[in-house]
Amino acid sequence: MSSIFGNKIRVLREGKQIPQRQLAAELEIDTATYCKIEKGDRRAKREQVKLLADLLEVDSKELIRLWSADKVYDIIAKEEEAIQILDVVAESIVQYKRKSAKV
Amino acid sequence: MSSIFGNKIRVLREGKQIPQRQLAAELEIDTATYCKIEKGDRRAKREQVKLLADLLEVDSKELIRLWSADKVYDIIAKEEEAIQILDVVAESIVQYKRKSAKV
DNA sequence: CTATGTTTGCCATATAACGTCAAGACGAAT
DNA sequence: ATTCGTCTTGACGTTATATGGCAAACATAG
Repeated sequence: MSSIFGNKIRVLREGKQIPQRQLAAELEIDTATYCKIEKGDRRAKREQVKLLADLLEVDSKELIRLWSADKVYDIIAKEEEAIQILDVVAESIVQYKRKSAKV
Repeated sequence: MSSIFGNKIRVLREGKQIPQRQLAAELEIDTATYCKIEKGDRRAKREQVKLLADLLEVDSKELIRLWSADKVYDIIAKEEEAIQILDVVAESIVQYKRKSAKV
């Protein structure tokens, strides 16, 4: 039960020598909850991800990327054709963007 | 509110000239629910997808792929960096497979 | 042993997804 | 215009899942 996002913020936090307690306080959540987020058995809210990016001084886009990736991973990891699924998604996103571009 | 999966099964069903009512009966759900699945505002259960593949005589893997893709799409479509997220996921899946392969 | 930091299990609650019913809409046939 | 079969929609209660906090356990350093 680990997550890309959780591992990332843990590394960042440890690099900065900040205790979980402190970040938890900033996010206004219990340290237990924060701990679970790092361990990957709770998911941070989108807003909290942004906040964490600020606190840990990293690009929020990067964290959002990892955070989203975890969610996607949970869905497809159990499927045989995980990679092919990503292809389908990529294709439909491209198509969507084409439409938007035409406007 | 449309979905890749829903559109697909609708096309297949119409191709076979089967009424929703009939498929709904096979899936043991209300026609309203079935209708929503086709329209993409309810999600079929994994088991139902397999059943539908049988009934519509298509490869279940294909339907599972589309069905999963919808779920993934919902998560990342709203994100700016949708495609990059897929890259992160793909990477972590590859890594996972490497580990499995070593065993 | 104590203090600080981290982790876990459990529970109450909030949030989201589900399925059905009832009513409405649409089209074709009469 | 009415009827029939099919499809669609909204509202509602139900069920499933996710979330947050508490309290206690665990770990490590001093």
